[in-house]
Amino acid sequence: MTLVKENSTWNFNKELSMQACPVSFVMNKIGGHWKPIILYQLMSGAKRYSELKRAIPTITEKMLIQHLKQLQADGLVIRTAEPVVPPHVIYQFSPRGESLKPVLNAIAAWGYEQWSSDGI
Amino acid sequence: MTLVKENSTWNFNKELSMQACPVSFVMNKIGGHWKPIILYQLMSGAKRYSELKRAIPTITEKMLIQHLKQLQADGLVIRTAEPVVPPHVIYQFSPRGESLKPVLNAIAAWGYEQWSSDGI
DNA sequence: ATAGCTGCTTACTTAAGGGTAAGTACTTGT
DNA sequence: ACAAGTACTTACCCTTAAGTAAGCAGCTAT
Repeated sequence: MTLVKENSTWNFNKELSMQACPVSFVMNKIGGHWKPIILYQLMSGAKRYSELKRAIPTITEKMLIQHLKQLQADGLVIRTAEPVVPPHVIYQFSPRGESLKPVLNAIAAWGYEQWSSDGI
Repeated sequence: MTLVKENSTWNFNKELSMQACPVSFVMNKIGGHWKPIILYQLMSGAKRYSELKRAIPTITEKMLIQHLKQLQADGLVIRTAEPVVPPHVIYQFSPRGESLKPVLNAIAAWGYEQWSSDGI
């Protein structure tokens, strides 16, 4: 995983923000370019790695696996691997991830509204 | 403002995502490192530039003004300047920004919940 | 007259995130 | 023997976001 300089100003600010602003805290878990897209896909149910890849054609394998791992580390998704060949791995929301669904739906609903009311 | 290469892969993907995923669309408006923090401050009412600066001690003026401008451009905040010396400029939610409040509250609520249930 | 307040702007540097492309392990189908 | 499928991993580079530091305009209080 990308290594991060422990004492960079940026890291310091990030920590501070996460402690001071609950919205920042959440953005750190579900924000960024790819996480919303992955989470959105998982909202319709468990998916295997290759399904996600196909569902999000523009994502690279590196990004997909990197963010899945992060979501796992944050306790939002669960990875289940069946020891068969070829491998069969599924990703799905954990209970904590499930509790995010209403939030994601609220976000998406606002997005749809704005989107239709002013074009892209 | 920062100029952006029109045809970069990243830009292309970003456009695609915003069209395909409503959550991404919203993240592009309110995500990133500083926007959530600024929006959170504005939720408690109109603030002048210097108040925001003091309320968010670790933000640089460059970041503050840059994101305020972006939020303005996205129609989420309104800037009002009184032509006095020293200048007096206030920033507040537009009606569209107001409509975001429930969403931000939902996000914050989830954040608080998670935060208390597993430490930072 | 000089420092201070306010709300910015600019030029430059660094750090983080993302993209490209290749490789790995292990088995089934041909 | 070799291609194909699955789920990754790795090394390297480029783009974008953020940080640093300085300056400006215009008035006011010392």
